[in-house]
Amino acid sequence: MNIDFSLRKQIALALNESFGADITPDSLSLQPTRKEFTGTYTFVTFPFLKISKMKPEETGEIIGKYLKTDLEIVKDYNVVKGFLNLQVSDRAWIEAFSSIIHNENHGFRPSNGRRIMVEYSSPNTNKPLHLGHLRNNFLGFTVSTIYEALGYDVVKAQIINDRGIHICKSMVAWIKYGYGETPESTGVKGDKLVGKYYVAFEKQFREEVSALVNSGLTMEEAEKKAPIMLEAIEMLRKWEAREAETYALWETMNKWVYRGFEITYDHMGVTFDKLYYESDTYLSGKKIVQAGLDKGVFFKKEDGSVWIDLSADGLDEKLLLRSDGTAVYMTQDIGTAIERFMEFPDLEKLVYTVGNEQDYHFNVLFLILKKLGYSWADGCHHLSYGMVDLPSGKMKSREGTVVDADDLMDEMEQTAKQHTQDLGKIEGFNEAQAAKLYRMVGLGALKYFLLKVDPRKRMLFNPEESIQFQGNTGPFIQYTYARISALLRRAKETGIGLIMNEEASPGELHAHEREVIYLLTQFEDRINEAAGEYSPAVITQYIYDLAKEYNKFYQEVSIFGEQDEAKKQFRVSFSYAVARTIKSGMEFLGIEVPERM
RNA sequence: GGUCCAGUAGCUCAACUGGAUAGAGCAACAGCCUUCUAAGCUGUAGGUUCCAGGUUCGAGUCCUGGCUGGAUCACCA
Repeated sequence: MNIDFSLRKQIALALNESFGADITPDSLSLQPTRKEFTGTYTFVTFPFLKISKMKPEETGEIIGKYLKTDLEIVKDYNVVKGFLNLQVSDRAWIEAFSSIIHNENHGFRPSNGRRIMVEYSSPNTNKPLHLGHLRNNFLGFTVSTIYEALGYDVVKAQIINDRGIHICKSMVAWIKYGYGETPESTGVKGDKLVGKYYVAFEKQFREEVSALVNSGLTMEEAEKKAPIMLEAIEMLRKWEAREAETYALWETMNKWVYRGFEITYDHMGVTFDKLYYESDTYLSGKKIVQAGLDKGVFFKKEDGSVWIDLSADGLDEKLLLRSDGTAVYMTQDIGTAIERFMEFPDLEKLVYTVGNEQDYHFNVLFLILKKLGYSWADGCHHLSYGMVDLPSGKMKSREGTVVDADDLMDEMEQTAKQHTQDLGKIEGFNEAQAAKLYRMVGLGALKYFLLKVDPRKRMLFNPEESIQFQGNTGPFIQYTYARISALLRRAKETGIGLIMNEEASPGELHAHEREVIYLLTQFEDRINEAAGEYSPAVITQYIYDLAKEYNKFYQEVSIFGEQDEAKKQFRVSFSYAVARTIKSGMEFLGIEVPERM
């Protein structure tokens, strides 16, 4: 039974019968009643005064009376100005709860046979992953699991930026200063080792540039003429010519990086179904240029370069092929998008999880695809997210202010360990169990912290203040789950089942119980909302509200002290439903929940 | 300069897509552990929602114009 829908259906009937309107339930919406008023659902009558031709109070009164008389689930109503507040009967709440508790898959829909692809992570291979990548990965992964919960077949993908000048820089520096170092010989994680040489390159490069500037060159000239940069450019040329030695080194160093990344991804708990490598795809899209020219969508300039004019759409001219015939980033993205839709013809959406610094790029990309006549272009979506800033501003690798992903995850676990030990919470845990808990809590805090903010907004991370464990945090939710788990263990010991009988009648509900059931009935709507907005923050907010409300109940209402067996049974069952929902929601976020903490 | 995004309590964030007196957490202060885990709960204090207009029964939310911060506009990726 869907209370929300039943109410809207009846309201539509009331409007139609009382005022001769022609309104469908779907066009109506209910909102939660503000807590200073009595009721759960509120219907705003202001928009319907034109139809009723009455005062707001009278209109609300008529609808309210209609509902109360004809609908069992409406216990009572009250009207304040244009707001009709509806109270739902406990019987209806219990029925609604019953259908939730008996649905093992509450929140998960069966497969719908539809397919989407979500691309995320997509790192460069010249340096380790950092805090920004964490936000990217957690966002992309979470959006994927949310769509999976809705029944979609989700292809989790990343395109690894394994070629280009950046990796050549690391290669040049490794040759010059590496003395044959390898991850094995140094014990350094592969991505860290390669990153070290990238930094070495930049250092040498800066020194050369400033020397050249001192000798009279402009900055621009100096950056082009610095000897080490010339070496990197030469390296790239050799790579493109597939010169054997260069290619072998490139493969070796990338392999180091991948092994390092694997460890990091594994720690993060994110996975991929499909890996694309830029070295395989960087030439794709060149073919499409001719097609675009034939269609008259693109045009060629005298020097042979190919462009598209988007000024009519409020954008600029955009280059698609250089005069020397080589492709640019945009060309490549056009090509790979087309290839993906060829690979998966039933793909309904293609979601790119990429920072908002590339908003313009994706506007242009999608627009070009549309102009080229691909109807699926409408299914492309840029999941654009804001940067993670430090109190000092942007993270700068050159200034050494980058927050490393591995380090941060380790620190979070250390902090979790500290907190747990301070609180003396691990009685009876063996070492492995304790380690597992620290990891759950530390990572949970980190993931929750990064996901609770609306993706579009930039967010601040203050390493000094470190991530909280109280209040609106991952550990708070985990803690709520652990407490309920303790209750459920006790219930099992005393022989109380977790799932109450259909006919069970706990009698009058506590206000907190009603509120929690209301939230439980909202779960699927919120999942839909999160998917539609590509916003895991909708889920974090929901679970937080649920946990918070449950904790109020926990504080005020005794379960095992309850004499009435039906009530006791209901409360156990009710707690179980909350735990299950918390667990599901956290699962979307990639956060595990502990049975004890 | 053009375009896009953001601006809400001291700090970090919400506000169900235009609804009631803008809510949480952190930090501060005051309470609650002999009773299911105090990583919890309750209370106090904290606001000209950047500014100025407009639209309407109603605006943090929509429109216009400013201000501030960020991004972007390369034959870079």
